Amino acid sequence: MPMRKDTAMRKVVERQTGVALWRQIADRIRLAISNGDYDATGMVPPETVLAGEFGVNRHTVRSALAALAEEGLVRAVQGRGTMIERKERVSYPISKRTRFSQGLGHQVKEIGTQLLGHAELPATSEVAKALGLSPGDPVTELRTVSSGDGRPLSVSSSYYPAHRFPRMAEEFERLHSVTKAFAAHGLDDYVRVSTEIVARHADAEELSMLKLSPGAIVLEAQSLNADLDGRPVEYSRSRFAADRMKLKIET
Amino acid sequence: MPMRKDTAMRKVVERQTGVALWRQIADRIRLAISNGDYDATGMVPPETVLAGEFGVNRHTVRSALAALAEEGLVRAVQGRGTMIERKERVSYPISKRTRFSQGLGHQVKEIGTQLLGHAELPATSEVAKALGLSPGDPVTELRTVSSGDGRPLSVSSSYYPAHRFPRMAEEFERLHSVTKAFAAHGLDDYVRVSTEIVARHADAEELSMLKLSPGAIVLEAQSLNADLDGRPVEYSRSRFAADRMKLKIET
DNA sequence: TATAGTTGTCTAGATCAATAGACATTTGAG
DNA sequence: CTCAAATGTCTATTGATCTAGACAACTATA
Repeated sequence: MPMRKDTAMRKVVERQTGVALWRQIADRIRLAISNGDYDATGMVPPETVLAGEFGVNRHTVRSALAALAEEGLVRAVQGRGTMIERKERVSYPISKRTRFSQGLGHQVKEIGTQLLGHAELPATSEVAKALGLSPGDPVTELRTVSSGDGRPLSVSSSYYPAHRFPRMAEEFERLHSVTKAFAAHGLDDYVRVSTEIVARHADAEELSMLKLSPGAIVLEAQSLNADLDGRPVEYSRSRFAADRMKLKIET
Repeated sequence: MPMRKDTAMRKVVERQTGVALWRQIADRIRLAISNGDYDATGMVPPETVLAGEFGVNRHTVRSALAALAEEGLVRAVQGRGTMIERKERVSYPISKRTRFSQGLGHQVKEIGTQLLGHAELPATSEVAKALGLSPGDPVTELRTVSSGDGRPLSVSSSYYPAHRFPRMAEEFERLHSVTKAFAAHGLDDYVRVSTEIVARHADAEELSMLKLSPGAIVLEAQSLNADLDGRPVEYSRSRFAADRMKLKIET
């Protein structure tokens, strides 16, 4: 029983949409890798096969694979084929007691959180609304980048009421932990109240901080933490490199 | 005090990345609209101004605006300018008791859930693992599209253990509600156990079902619901059009 | 050690994306 | 009514992307 291999198996890419074919194909192959479609061999199919599946020239497939090699996802070896170097997404848990480093601990060896900068500034209307302050009230902003195994995973801007937590920046710099910096101000426990998640294309700053290429996606989580009396203590906007992370919600 | 308007204000777009400039610009303007940056006038800045900000030719900006007009986001009027027609994202709540239509009720006037098809099939390893079955055990699959105010918001594939809920497809078709279809099988209550969220580029099927253009983003939520004894009753993969939705997590 | 199968490199041409400039058409304000 | 400001349309040109084909270089295996 012969099987139609041409049109029936063809993976569709669309033309004239502002996204180059090689980039569409790179996105599809990246997805296939992360889905485990090529786990049997640990290799991407040969360029000629991919070109046939997508209905494009082999050179177009080569451009796509070159982009994935640039990302460190695959490595081409002349004569052998193109091997998969990396496939997993790191899972980031979101629950009542989300603490960044805890949840990731067993998934990546090296976790680094780097403080990019801090400032004391008047709350914007967005931040004031979230923290239950009046616009213009002073808040401390911490800007951080977190990475796992050397790759940046997220950039965050976090805001704290400056009146209640006057030494937030110094304590964080000293202790390298938000939880410990809260403890230094006499706050021993806090819980996550709500999280809103949107996905969008990365802007220029995110592209550079997360080492992404244009067209890449970020998952933005806007989260609010409060003390056990329900008073907001932290509002943060974290942006995750979507191709490296998933968010796991635990209820 | 003069202010440098050229380089200081320039919004960066990157070239030769496989994403056409007009599409990068369309994405940035869409984001600015949803952020409310243009709320003061209700209009997008003039084409010549945008061209200056992005450092591109006016025709390139026109291509971007044409794409946004195609999406129904803006409408250009000769002689006046380009008006914003629509800006909001619909918020989709995720909590212990997420029910699709309830949470959206006050945000969109018309909610429609359309059954695309159903089938009884052997569980794949992914579905079996989630539902606590053995691979190959029979499951009922329901494939649906949901829309709000005429625009598609999500496509879902949901899986139910066929032994326990033998008439799932018929009951859903009759009652137009998963909750009621469960009730018809004697299950009165169920809760969400976990949700995993990833963001990625839409594949060809999603582009067509959600009426998106290539390069668009979907938020995929893989969720598991269980009865009050903790036995899994539903596993579903919902894919949301990311530019129309946000997910709100309530703990 | 051949040989099939794979990636690497080069050339040439066709199609799409972006720039540049000129001018028409419509709207709203003075 | 006139004019400035905005979008609409057209032509021409350049640079990026995609196709096509040929062949080189390398790897594993029979």
